[in-house]
This record gives sequence, structure tokens and C-alpha cells, in this order.
Amino acid sequence: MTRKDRYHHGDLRNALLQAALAILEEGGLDALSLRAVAARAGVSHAAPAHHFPTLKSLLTAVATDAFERFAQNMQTQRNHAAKDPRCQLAAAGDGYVRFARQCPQQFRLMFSPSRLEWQDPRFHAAGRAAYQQLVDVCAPVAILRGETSDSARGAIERMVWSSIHGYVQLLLAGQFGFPLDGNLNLPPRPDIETLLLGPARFDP
Amino acid sequence: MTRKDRYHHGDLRNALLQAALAILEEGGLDALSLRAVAARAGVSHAAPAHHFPTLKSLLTAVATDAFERFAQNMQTQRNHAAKDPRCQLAAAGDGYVRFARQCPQQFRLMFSPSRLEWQDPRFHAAGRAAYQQLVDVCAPVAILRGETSDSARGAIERMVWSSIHGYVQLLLAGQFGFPLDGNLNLPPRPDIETLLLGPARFDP
DNA sequence: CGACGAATGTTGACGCTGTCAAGACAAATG
DNA sequence: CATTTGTCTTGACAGCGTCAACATTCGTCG
Repeated sequence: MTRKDRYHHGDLRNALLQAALAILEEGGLDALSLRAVAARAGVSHAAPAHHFPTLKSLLTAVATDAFERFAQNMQTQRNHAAKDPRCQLAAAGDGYVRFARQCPQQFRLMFSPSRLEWQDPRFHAAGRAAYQQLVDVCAPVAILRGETSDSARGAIERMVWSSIHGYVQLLLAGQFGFPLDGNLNLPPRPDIETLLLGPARFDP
Repeated sequence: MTRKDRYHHGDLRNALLQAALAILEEGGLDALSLRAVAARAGVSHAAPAHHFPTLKSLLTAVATDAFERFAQNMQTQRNHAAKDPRCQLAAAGDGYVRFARQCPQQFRLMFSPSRLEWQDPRFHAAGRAAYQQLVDVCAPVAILRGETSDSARGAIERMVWSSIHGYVQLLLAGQFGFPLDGNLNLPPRPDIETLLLGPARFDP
């Protein structure tokens, strides 16, 4: 951006991540190649090697960023919701689905283990942070259900995460019928909060 | 296999599918290239073109076969289970998870829309047939729950499919912690049957 | 039976990819 | 100012999917 006429870019690493994000949203995962990213950033095809030794490492960095915005999305959604366990659970689920629908390509990348270095500590940490969102909203639910053991809490977390994540995966895979773009006629996400906590009460 | 010294292979199409399956199980999705499949089948790199115009079409054929065995797996599991709605639902879920754990690479391929021609009619039909397994086991569940409307049935189907599919996806993505190979310490699948039908009764 | 068209397999080429090695240039350090 | 270090470029390599041209075999029909 600034100082673009210089031999040294100055902030190539960020420029590459930004270019990768743009290509990802425009052309999907398959269009995301090292050379394409380098070209978009205005550098030669081997320039990224100094910042990302391999394509996987670049994609992992993109996915890490995405995971952080993903968790932030759920947190924001929860902040705007009522504080009772049911609404918090619903808000986290809505945030989950919201991000996946707004940034489907990023979401796909985040859960494409074959393209990522899933052992990367920063990626792992970002994923754990997102998972923590689900842990946080599940804990009060477990208490409401009177299930206080660790295994019972884990079972609830897996149920919530699996149902929401599975819904999104099937949605993005086109299993509920396309179109992905238009919002028309897509089935709602599983109502896991009602299944776990019963029908909503209007007068608590 | 037979008549291997002939210029014409005789059954190259099946040989290619078989080779692709072997490579898939050995080296994963990334190792699955047209040239590798051709080499494994003992033909030149361009020979597959006459049977599969593109790599995607070959992968789609592999995925179609896998979907058929997948549905068959669920059906077999159901046949060996009691006929009541609860056991049938559990059996279908177990078959779903079983196949994914026995053939994780095939399962991954089956739900990798970017690598498949998801519009292929035979692939689409195989997917629908597998989905039909879930529809079949969900219908009695909906009746037991007293939810007879189409939308309520659809919601139950989505809940069941999403929770099981999400669990498997997270499992294969390593989100529950590796190892994938060993059976050790992997959390059980979501107990969707208890959530939908309540605790199992030992004396019905 | 023989010939010919269609099906099937081979060879070679093209542009694309990720990755490595060697060199050019700029910036920081002494 | 000289040197070292980091950054970027250029060039090369093998592997990939795909296409075109050619070779061989099969099936069928005259």
C-alpha cells in the first residue's frame, strides 16, 4: 500500500494474508495458491517463502485469523443477548451460523484439516478459544438440567457443538439444497436450546 | 488382473476406481491424483480420460460408490437391531459413525463439495438414498413425540443428521483430539436418541 | 473373411502448481 | 563507510490436469 515503489515491501506478511482473504472470498479454496496470492500482493512468486515457508503455513495463518474473528463473532452475539442460559446458548449458536454464512469460504478453510497444519500452536489456541465460547454457554445449561458431572457437561458440549457444526457443514456442502448465496428457503438451524431446556417461557 | 498383457485392459474403469480407493486409504485425499491412479492401475497417465473426463468425475464416481456402501452400512446396522424407533435411530447413528471411522478418507471425500461434481445425478441419487435412511428412522421418532407436521419432521431429521454428522466431522477434523487410528479415549457420539425420546426403558 | 469405424491406450506437450537455490537489492549494525 | 542480515527476484525442477495426435485393438458390417 504505502511505499509501494520500494524493493522491500515493508509489511508483506499482512499484505499476503489480506490478499489470500480476498482471493478466498472471490474464487474459493481452490483458487487459493501461493503464486496467486503473491501476484495479488504485487510481489514475485517466491516472495512469500520468507514469511510462510509453505502453502499450508499461509493457509493456517489465514485460518487462525478467521478463528479469532469467529470467536469474536459469537462473543458479540452473546453480548447483545439476554444473560439467561437459554438466550446465551441461542446467541452463540446464531453467531456460529452467522459467521459460516457470511464467510463460508473462510469457515470451510477453518475446518479443512488436510490443508492446514492443525498442530500449529497459534491455530490450536485460536480453535480452543472458539470452543471455549461453547463451553461457557453450555455450563449454565448443564446446571439447569441438573447434570453436574464432567462427563455430562462434556456430553452436552459435544451435543451442542456437533448439532450446530453439523448443520453448518451440511448447509455449506449443499445438502439442504442450494442456493448458498440467497437467504431464501434455507431450513433453520437445529433448535438445540429447546431440546436441552424445553420450550421457551415468556414469563420467567 | 486377468489378461494383463493386452493392449486393452478390459475393465479399466473398475480398475481405476479400485486403484483410487487404495490410494485414498493409503495416502489420503491429497495423494489422489489422476496420474497416480493411472500408474497404480498400470496404464499411461492419459488413459483414464476415456472413462473419466476429469479428475472431479473420477472422484465423484468414487464418492458415489462410497455413499452406496455408506447407506448399506446403516441398513445393515439397522437390520441387526431391534425394531423399535429408539433402537433403529441408534443403529442408524452407529452405522453412520462406524463407516466414518472405518473409512475416514472416503467419508471426507463424500462431503468435499469442492472436489466433487455434486450435480452428478448418480452421486445425487446415492446421497439421497443415504439421507433416506435417516428419514426412515426419524419418522417413527416424530410420531412418538407427537409431532406430525412436515416441518416438525424436517426439524427432527435435521437435528439428528446435524448432530451425528457434526460429531463425525469434528472427530475427523481432530477437534476432539487425535489419535484417529486408535480407538482410545474418543468421546462417544451425541446421544440424540435419549434427547429426543427420553431415557431408555428396560421394560416397555 | 476382410475391411473399416469406434473404442481404448500411448506419447508428447502446455500451462499451472509448490518448492528450492542462487543472486540482487535494501536496511541495519558496527 | 563496510559488512552483515533480512527481504525480494529470477530461474529451475518435478508433479499436476488436460488436450491433441497417434497406435492398437475390438466389434460389426459388407
